Amino acid sequence: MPKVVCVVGPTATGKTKMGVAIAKRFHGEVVSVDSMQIYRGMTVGTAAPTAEEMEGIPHHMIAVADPSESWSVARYVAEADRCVQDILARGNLPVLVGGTGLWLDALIRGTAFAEGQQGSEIRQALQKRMASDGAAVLLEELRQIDPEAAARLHLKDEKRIIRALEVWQETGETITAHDRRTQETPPRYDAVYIGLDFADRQDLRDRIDQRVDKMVEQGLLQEVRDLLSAGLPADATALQAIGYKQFLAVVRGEITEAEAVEEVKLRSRQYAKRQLTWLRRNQSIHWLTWDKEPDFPAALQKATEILIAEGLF
RNA sequence: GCCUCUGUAGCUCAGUUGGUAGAGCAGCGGACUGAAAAUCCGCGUGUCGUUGGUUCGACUCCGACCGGAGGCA
Repeated sequence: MPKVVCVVGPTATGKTKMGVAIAKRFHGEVVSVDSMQIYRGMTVGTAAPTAEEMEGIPHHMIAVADPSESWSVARYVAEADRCVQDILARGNLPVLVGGTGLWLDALIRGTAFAEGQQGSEIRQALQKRMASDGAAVLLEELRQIDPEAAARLHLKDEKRIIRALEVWQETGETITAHDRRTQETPPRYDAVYIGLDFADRQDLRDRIDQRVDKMVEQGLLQEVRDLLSAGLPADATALQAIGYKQFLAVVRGEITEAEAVEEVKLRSRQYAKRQLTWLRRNQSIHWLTWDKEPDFPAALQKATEILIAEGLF
């Protein structure tokens, strides 16, 4: 099983920098695992690496999608896996860097997702029924075909109720059976995880605040304006990104810029918390924790030792 | 200086005729298999400004004091 390195952690902990440093040291190429950095024209608000920050290391899966098309995990895994395969074929080390937990896990495991498309007839029909008949009816319907899924889904979790019914209608297999089957297939890659985090949650929060202020200075508002003037529909997935969503409201005159900044900081730290929840269940992450001020050289030294101990060179 | 209003969770506030308190937001924890920076679930964290008094019992009633807002001088 090919070895890959994964640099994970909540937002604003220095994953980008660490990824580049590891790639330099181990002859690697970076594959971004970020559900928003895939879209073009969203550099500032997603803190996507600039050319200088890349330091000559090839980066993949950044700015590869048009913001008006909405990508999904499945689409990402398909495209990103091709990148990983190419890197391996070149004899280089894939360094997967990013904060989108589901996408990373799916890429490592090679998850085969069941059929289903955003905007498909089946999904749209289900969404309509959700609106007209209500979640209780659909959940009961799901109970008839897949009692296990119905039992674990909450009545309010409409998105997943729809998806479960969709998988059944698309494939004739229940989502429970599908998930079980895919879980049994062995992972595609042997991943070595380096995790970055602050020892004190407050320090992470401060770092996030600083970063948001910086994004605003660097022109987040203008970036949103550019996206809109390029004809991006306001309901695009890309505009669900933290920062973009709030500054869209500023452009529309619904909130002030100061309000937007506070909201972006709030959403960002809540996002960071969810990222940590996701990562916590992965017991094989080698965590490097920052004190108030990150000591990057020391962390890189440690990361290097860990990776060598894991058999990389 | 006088008058009125006000002080309850980190914040904004609710609290019925006295029986030691609860919402929203924040925060914390969790879930997550084609929207995942999305979506969803769970948890109240409190010398009820302080201090006397009335009462079996006070966040609730009375006094004084302290802080805040407004009004009259």
